[in-house]
Amino acid sequence: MQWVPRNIATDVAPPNFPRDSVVPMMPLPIPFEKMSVSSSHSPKQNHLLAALPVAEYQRLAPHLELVPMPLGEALYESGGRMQHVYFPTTSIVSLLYVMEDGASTEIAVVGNEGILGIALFMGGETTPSRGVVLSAGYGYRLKARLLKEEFSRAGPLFHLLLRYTQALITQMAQTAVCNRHHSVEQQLCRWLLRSLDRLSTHEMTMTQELIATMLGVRREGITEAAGNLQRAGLIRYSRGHITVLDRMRLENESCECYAVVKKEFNRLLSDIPQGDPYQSAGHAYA
Amino acid sequence: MQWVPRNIATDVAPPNFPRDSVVPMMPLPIPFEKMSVSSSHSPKQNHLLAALPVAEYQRLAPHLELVPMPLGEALYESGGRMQHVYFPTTSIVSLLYVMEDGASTEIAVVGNEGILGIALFMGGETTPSRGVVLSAGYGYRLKARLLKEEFSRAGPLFHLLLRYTQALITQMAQTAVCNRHHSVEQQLCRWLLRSLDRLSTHEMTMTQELIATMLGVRREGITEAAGNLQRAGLIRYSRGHITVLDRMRLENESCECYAVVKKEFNRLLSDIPQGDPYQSAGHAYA
DNA sequence: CGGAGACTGTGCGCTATCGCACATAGCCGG
DNA sequence: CCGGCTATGTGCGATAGCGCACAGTCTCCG
Repeated sequence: MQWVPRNIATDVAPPNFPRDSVVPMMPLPIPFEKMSVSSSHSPKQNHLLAALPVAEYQRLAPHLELVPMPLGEALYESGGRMQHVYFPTTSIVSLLYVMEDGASTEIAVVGNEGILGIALFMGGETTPSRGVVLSAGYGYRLKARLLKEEFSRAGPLFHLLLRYTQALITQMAQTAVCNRHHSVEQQLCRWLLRSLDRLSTHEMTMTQELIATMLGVRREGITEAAGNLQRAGLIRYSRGHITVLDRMRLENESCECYAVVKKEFNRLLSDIPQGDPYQSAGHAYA
Repeated sequence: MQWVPRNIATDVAPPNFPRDSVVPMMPLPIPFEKMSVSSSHSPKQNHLLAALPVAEYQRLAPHLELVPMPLGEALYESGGRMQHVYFPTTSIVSLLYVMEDGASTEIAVVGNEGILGIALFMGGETTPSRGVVLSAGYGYRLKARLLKEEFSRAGPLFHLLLRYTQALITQMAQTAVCNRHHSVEQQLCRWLLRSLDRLSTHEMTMTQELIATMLGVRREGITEAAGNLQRAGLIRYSRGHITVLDRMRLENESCECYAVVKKEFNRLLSDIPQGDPYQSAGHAYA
């Protein structure tokens, strides 16, 4: 059974991929209305926006539109033209490739450290992947035209976006490596850590089925791997809620891929003022 | 046994990766002196350079330096600072990621359709991968400073490079997908086709050992897959020489990944004058 | 508060790939 | 033309992950 996103974004141009008609819709596991809403929002919760100098930020700020991003929403479809770029703040978005036969693989993940819609400023306009909300939350969006304008000024945002893109490339490359060489359990660790880095809590709301889709493996494979981690006391989970208990050991169990990508993100985006887009590692929770 | 590049490029900054000391050197299967040398060279054999308008081309041309690229040469090391970017003309270069334990995976491939050294203009300066010559030939190099200058003019080269980068991203993403879901034989087909597209002949010089390293699988796995293809009459091979006999059937045996990437390259780089960076598909050789 | 559906657990045979060991065969240099 | 090395072929047990089937169990909605 494929896990497939809702497509409620009016933002999305009509997808011209036949595979879309093949896959069934899935109801939202968590209704949007029940999402926890933090009292205040600010574009600065996104690290790219926060890293902008005052002038640039103020130029963009009036046009940033706060949007809720419910679990499963497709921000864009494979080959679909985007009208906006998205800067997640409390949400996490997965770049998912879905094959002709319905099998899928996550290519990369974007949270509050990044931006969705690189293709707009890279010049291709579209990409052959889907952007699906993996963890419900909020983000800000900006009209494509405005982003391109700001990008073409070749100012701070320009440089920031290029560097971010390079970091994203590293993430994708490492995904390829990881898919080739590492066990499901190692990959699960990497995946959990990567998600954790983009959340403010140690708990996340995602079913094993969902994780399996993202990693492109069987659901049962996740059940087994997650079971091992739980028995070992690294995580606790129950019906779609995963709590990381011992981050340090999780990092030890993970393959090198996590650390490589993390290091590269830090290197490339270290000029981001409020610091590291990632929590410092090695902190264990009892 | 790992296949590992020679590192004769004076271009490469001292690598700081311990793994480098672990892996043994391999003698060049084909001595550089014996490489077939086509009578004339021109930077325009590289599609990116050829796509430049006259003004830009003439600005760069005096600084383009023809360099031989022998099999196994490392144009850059993981984390190493590059002094040049490379525009392959008759060579093919592999972006290879080598893990701590020595296992490796090819992330992407660059031939006469592209450029090596994206990190220079993306702003990161380095990347955690190696650039290794996969198929001996020639290319032109350009000093990093000059490329950056031209890039910062935000002219045609700028746009071309960004689009090319997006195409490269697609290639990497598809590599991740392919590594997850497709059989060694399918991947071999994809790999052969991709190499073929970057050569002017139907024959290539690469051992099964080499291919195995690139795909990140066992050498025996390639032996078996290649044996199947040979028995089926799709290819012929012997001691490091592979001839593609029936391209069309090879495309049929390949997974969708090849076509997806090819299509995306065409879409993104179709403004390249001398046409398609790829041969038209579906042509069978008896 | 009870049923439906979503989520998780488990078992079993199957296949692709791995890791290793060793046999053969083509090529090259002396 | 004869070693020696490189490239390729092959066999075999081990294993990770797949596909399928089905059994619990928790939650939420009516």
